Amino acid sequence: MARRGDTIELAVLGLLHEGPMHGYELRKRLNLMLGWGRVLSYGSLYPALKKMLRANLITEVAATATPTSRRPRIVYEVTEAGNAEFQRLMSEVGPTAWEDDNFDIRFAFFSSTDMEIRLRVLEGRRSRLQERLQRVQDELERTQAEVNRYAAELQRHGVESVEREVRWLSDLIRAERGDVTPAPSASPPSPARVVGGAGIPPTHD
Amino acid sequence: MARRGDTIELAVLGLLHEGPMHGYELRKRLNLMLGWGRVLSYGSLYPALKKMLRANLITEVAATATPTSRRPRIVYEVTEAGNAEFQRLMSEVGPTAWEDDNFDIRFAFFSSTDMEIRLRVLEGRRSRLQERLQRVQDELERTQAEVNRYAAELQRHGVESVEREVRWLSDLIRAERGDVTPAPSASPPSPARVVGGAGIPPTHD
DNA sequence: GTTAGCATGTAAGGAGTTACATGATTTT
DNA sequence: AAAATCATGTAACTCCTTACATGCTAAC
Repeated sequence: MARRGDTIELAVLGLLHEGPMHGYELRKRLNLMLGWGRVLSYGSLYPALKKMLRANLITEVAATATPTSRRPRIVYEVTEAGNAEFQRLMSEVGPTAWEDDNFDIRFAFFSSTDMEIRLRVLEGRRSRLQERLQRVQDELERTQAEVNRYAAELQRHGVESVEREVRWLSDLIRAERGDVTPAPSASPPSPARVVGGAGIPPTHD
Repeated sequence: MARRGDTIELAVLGLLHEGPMHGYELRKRLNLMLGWGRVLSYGSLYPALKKMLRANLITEVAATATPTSRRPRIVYEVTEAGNAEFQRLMSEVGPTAWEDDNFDIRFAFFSSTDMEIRLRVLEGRRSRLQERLQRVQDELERTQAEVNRYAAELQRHGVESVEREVRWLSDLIRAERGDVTPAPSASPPSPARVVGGAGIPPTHD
């Protein structure tokens, strides 16, 4: 089962899945990817890499020798076992998949999964958020008595944000469902809808 | 200095500031207040309360005896020292005040602080978010090469969310300056902005 | 030549979760 | 009578951050 701490592991496997990399770069990419919350420190990345080495999920490879410099940097690569583990973790649908942090990571690597899984994760995430919303709104109705202005404003803003998130997920789900058949002709962006990258055709990379 | 773990302490002091309460209820209110992220467990709340008791920030008081039931529940109350500490923590402007978690707590208890502090915290928070935005966008321009669709969509959504947050803060700051009660984005088209000669000199952003 | 950033690590410790343990009270 | 939920706690454990330690390389 995917415990909480497997987040780094999944992230590392996912990034290395796109090509070999050394620790320092790994950390930068990770922080860019999840940089909205806490920042990953070396103190957790390097030990995690060591652990993954021991578990045989990744291996060290010779650093690409740039003509001029041969600085000691350790480049990592996923093993076959590592790829299998990555697939396994990505295929896990269940609570752990749609918790805040885990969801982001999974989403970022969606290209490496089946649409079926994607849909299940997106829908799970949406349900989770809707539950929260419901719970908070129930609670507010019962307890609304003595909340101060600022606390109330914080609540309001929170609810609004989550509702936004739900809409985002709904758009993505619709996009996944609608793009089942690959359209050969580049579809001209028909609606003026803001969905941004709405399309997201299922690219198998 | 306010270390990370003072978050619970501040929250407890803030809630008790509004009236005595027992642990169980404290936890519920806290989770409702910050319930968007992690949920506070008894395993951290009760030890925190004990610690605060020892530090003399709170005291036990006799449970309000509901006619029918006299269930053993321990009601806490802030001491004078506790209130002093609360004021001290709330007045602390600085990085710790505008980190994600700390900001929310502080904001929720804004009613208990001066407008000057409020403005400083709001502006600090906004700067922080803008820095992040800048950093990410710089990074994206340099590294934009090989990001996959989903990772890109996640980025886009993240940026949009933070931009929203910045607008929210700007509205709040404007409201504080104009001495308007905070009801920013949700408010119907307000007739005219109150353009008072606000006492606070417009701190340049 | 010196500052800034690249690059890798370790040790100690903090903060909070999980799981365990217990029992009273209200609701169905 | 059972189930839910109120109510309080403790112990072990996990994950991660902070701070320390080291040295290379690019740019100014």
